Amino acid sequence: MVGESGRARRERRGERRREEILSAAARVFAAKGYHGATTREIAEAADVAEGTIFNYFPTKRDLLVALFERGADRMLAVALQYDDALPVAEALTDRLATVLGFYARNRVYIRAIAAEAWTDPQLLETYVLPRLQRVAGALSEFLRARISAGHLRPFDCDLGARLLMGMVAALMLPIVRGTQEPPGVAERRRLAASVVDLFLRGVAASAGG
Amino acid sequence: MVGESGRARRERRGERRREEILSAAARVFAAKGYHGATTREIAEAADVAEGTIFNYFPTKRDLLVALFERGADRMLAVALQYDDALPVAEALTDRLATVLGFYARNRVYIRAIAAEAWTDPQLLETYVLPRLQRVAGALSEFLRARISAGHLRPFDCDLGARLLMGMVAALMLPIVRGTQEPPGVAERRRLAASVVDLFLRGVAASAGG
Amino acid sequence: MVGESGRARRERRGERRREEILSAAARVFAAKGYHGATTREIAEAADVAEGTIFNYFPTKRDLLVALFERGADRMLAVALQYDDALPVAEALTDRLATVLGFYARNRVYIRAIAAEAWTDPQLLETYVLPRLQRVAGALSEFLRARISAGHLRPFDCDLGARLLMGMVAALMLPIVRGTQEPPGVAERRRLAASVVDLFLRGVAASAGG
Amino acid sequence: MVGESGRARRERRGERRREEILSAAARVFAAKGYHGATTREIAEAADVAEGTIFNYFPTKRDLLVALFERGADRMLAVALQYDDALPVAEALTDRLATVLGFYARNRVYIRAIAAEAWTDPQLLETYVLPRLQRVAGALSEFLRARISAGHLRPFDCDLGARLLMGMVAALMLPIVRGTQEPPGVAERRRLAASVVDLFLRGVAASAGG
DNA sequence: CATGAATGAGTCTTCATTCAT
DNA sequence: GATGAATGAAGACTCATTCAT
Repeated sequence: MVGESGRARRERRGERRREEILSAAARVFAAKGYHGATTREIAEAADVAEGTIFNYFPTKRDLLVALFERGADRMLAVALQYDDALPVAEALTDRLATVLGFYARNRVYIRAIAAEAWTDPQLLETYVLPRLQRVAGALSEFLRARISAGHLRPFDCDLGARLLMGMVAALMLPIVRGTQEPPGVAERRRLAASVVDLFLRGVAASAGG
Repeated sequence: MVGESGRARRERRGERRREEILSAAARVFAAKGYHGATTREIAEAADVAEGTIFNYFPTKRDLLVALFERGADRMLAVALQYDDALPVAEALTDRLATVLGFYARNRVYIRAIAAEAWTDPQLLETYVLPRLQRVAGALSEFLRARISAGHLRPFDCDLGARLLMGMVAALMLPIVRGTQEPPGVAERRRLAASVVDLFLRGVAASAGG
Repeated sequence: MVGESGRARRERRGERRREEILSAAARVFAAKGYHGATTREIAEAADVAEGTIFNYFPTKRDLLVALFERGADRMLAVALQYDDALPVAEALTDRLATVLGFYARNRVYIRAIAAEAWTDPQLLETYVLPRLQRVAGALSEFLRARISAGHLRPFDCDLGARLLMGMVAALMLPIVRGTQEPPGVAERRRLAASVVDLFLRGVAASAGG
Repeated sequence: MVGESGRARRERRGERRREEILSAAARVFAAKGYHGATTREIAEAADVAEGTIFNYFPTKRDLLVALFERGADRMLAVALQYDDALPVAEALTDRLATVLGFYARNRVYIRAIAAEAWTDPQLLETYVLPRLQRVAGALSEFLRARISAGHLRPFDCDLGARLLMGMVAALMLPIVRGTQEPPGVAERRRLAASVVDLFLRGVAASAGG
């Protein structure tokens, strides 16, 4: 029964080490930006020697890439599924509240990678744009289905999806940026509901605008 | 009696040179990010010697700061004035179309500074946040006034302003980022109108959700 | 059980490396002056990479400061103790010969730092003046005691101390500067004796002027 | 009678300009050292444009050389002539007091060039050493003559001359360095007399030491 | 001759990456 | 695998010097 011991245990320890380093990198990147962060600082934050980082990630940039990889698909899992059984308002509110929760929990990661995604076309095209398009596509699809079902009036669904995503982003910006405390679950639901309400009813006075 | 002899001419040339360098910096920052850009590249882009840059800007960072300063107040001029004489829809559409135009024309500058505004708290707090707050405040004020006038139903105007700004940002993001061509004036007006329409009427079917 | 495993050995090597760099710096400073010396030259003289210097000294100036620190207290140890049991002439000769020896052995260091001490008020005030004052004070004290004991006629001891130090400096200047070979131990003793003889007896003919 | 006007006046004006620049350079070198001084600072201190300096001195270093040249021979004029008609004590005191006066008046120049003379072998060998040797030689000669005349007991005159010069240097160091106020004429005479007194009589108690 | 903007070689310093232990 | 000292390429910035005006 020496069984898993040797190799497996070592592998798990290695995996844990890798995670520690990556999460240390996220914290340091979030605080100082990718360029402002030094591998020495990351090593200190991860409580390992500087050289150890390079046993797990060939270059500093690979830390960034790994953060993108890790984050990208987590987001998809959260942002794609709409519940077709629920009324529009609730289905949307549900999804938005969940997305807000994702942002809130991962705000450090997101802060860490956002500036680089902006600057680095390679990262943008490989990791960010495809995901955003899938998220937008799913949302657009949902809206289209609800129009067909008569739950929504006809409108440009692609544009609508983009605008909804913009609204969510606007809400999360200060939280991700760190200038505002992350909202609790109830607050998130309330925010999501407000957005959905506005999106559905508009703000015009009863009889038009 | 040569007219504006020496001094004045030289000063104007200096001013022009300063502008050339600054605009070269904007282009290089936009392309490679602040950290990715070297002073040598900027000098090449401006077609001057590396040292010349430092005759006009004490440090590389001052190039960035100058870009922020130049951009910040231009934006305010554009985003603050709402026409109280027009109907809500038109007043908003007007403003939004103008803002979209500003983004489109200044997309290179904005691309250049955005990543650093995200990363650098000093720049964020000095240049970006105050302006965003004033823009949001003016919009919020406008909405509040229109509620009082009975043109809009009562709702949380601060939130509404934020969401509107988020929608505009969502529209401009790909253009500023350079992944999409800037829209012409007609297209901008159409986009603005769509946003305003959605904002005012909502997307719900008939008169409910 | 390899004894003083890893850590200790590495620390000692680091200490040695530090010394190598510092002594290389002293040689280059002595040859070209602080400003004339480049970190590249120092690195070459120490046979390390340029960056290695900065693992041991945060800035080039810290090399200079370290040289001052190292030299300053060594000098005090040598210049302060007078033997009260000996006759004046011998006590003084002893001390002077020892000081000459110190200068001769440390001439490279002294040459390295002298110009900067002259130029840099911070270094002068922190390292040089306090030590010179202590040396002068001790010498002055010694003279005063010997006057009380009747071994010397009454005179201004502070002035006398200063003049004695000037004489010693005058002797060592060409040696420190490198335009003259350093004297051996016998020669140093002879020089010291000559200075003391002149200082005690004067040069006037017979018993007057 | 347009006489001297043209060329001569211009030449005199040029000469004056040259002097202004040189004296500005001396002040700035004295304050910051040769390397610490920039041509821009010198230009400001001389109230001319930076380029103007180079109309008078081909390189920055030539400013330094000019300072050496100007100073060197002035010193010789002062330090060489001994009055053979006076008693030893008075002849020496006279000379020393005059030299002290020279140091005091020219302390800024001397401070400016001292560090560089120390560092730069070329300057040292061309300007400083030859002059020092001539000064020492003259002093030595004077002493030798007075020994022959029976005014002084026989001793090593070269050594004696060097020691005397060391004593004078020791007195002037703090004044040249700027840490002590320059002495007035009376004080200088008193100091010179003290030095000479000590040099002639020594400090031993009446009957030996 | 005076001016001062332009020049670019030369410096110190940083930091990702390597590798001997 | 872990360590951290060594490496050296690369970058921001300085400043003596030039030269068009």
